[in-house]
Amino acid sequence: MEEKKSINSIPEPTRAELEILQVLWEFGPSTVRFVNDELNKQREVNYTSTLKQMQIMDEKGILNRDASQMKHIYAPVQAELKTKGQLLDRFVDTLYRGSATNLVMQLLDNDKTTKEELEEIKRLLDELEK
Amino acid sequence: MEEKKSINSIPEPTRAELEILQVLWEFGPSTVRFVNDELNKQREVNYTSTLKQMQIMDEKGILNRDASQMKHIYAPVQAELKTKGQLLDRFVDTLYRGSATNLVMQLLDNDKTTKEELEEIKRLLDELEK
DNA sequence: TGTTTCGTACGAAAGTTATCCTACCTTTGT
DNA sequence: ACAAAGGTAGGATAACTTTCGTACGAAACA
Repeated sequence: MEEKKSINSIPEPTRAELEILQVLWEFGPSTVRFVNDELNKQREVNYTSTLKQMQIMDEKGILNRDASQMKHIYAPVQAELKTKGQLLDRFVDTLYRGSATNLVMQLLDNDKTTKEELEEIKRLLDELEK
Repeated sequence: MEEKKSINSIPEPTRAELEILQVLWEFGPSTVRFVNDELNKQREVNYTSTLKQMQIMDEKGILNRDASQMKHIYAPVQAELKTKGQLLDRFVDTLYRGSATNLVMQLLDNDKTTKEELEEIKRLLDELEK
């Protein structure tokens, strides 16, 4: 018997794990080689480092591995939106006492948020009203 | 000579460090005893654990220590808004490709965001228009 | 004055994260 | 058939995080 996944929910991905997930979400199920090549467009990582990471993520239940071929194919267990939603929840909880409003207020103060983005956000909210 | 703070910016607080910062932001400069008592309202932590954490945070330059009295008084080096702003920036960058709009869209989808909050957010944006 | 209480300092230890070396197997091409 | 290329497996290791035991000094008080 394999003891791998806690039925309910999988652990929060670490920083390095998130990098790998981003690649898989963007390009779909992939080999270690492919993921590693993508990562190396951003920073230097050894192939076996990426391999090890993805093996661990498989053990944790963050990834699924299809080992039927020689080149194993890895895929995220959870959809992008679900995982990011969980991370966002935790972020809002710990930093903004669970108040999305507080977070948005901070965004408005934020230098990096452009006027165009604010307009876009407002438009989104108007859409939602209907 | 003490080598303590990198001139430019202090390191990102870890999870446990953030808990301590929250207490200091809420109640102002405090003793280890006080912070530890607050933490123990949420979870059990040994006094010396909290002490050690805060000493480390002082070394990292996250906290300032006033050791003029016997009971040292610790205070955050950075204001709450600045630190949280930095964390928010990083969050938006890594999860939403730097787009605040994308983050808000996710918030809208989020079960935990109430209708009342959405209204409040919209009102905020209207205010800002002027 | 001595003992109990409350504080800091120091360092050990366990757990987690991240990286990469080495070994070995499978496929491919000569 | 065999060498080269490319794959996985399985530690080893270093850095960081987190927690706490022990030692010891200062203060309060019986």
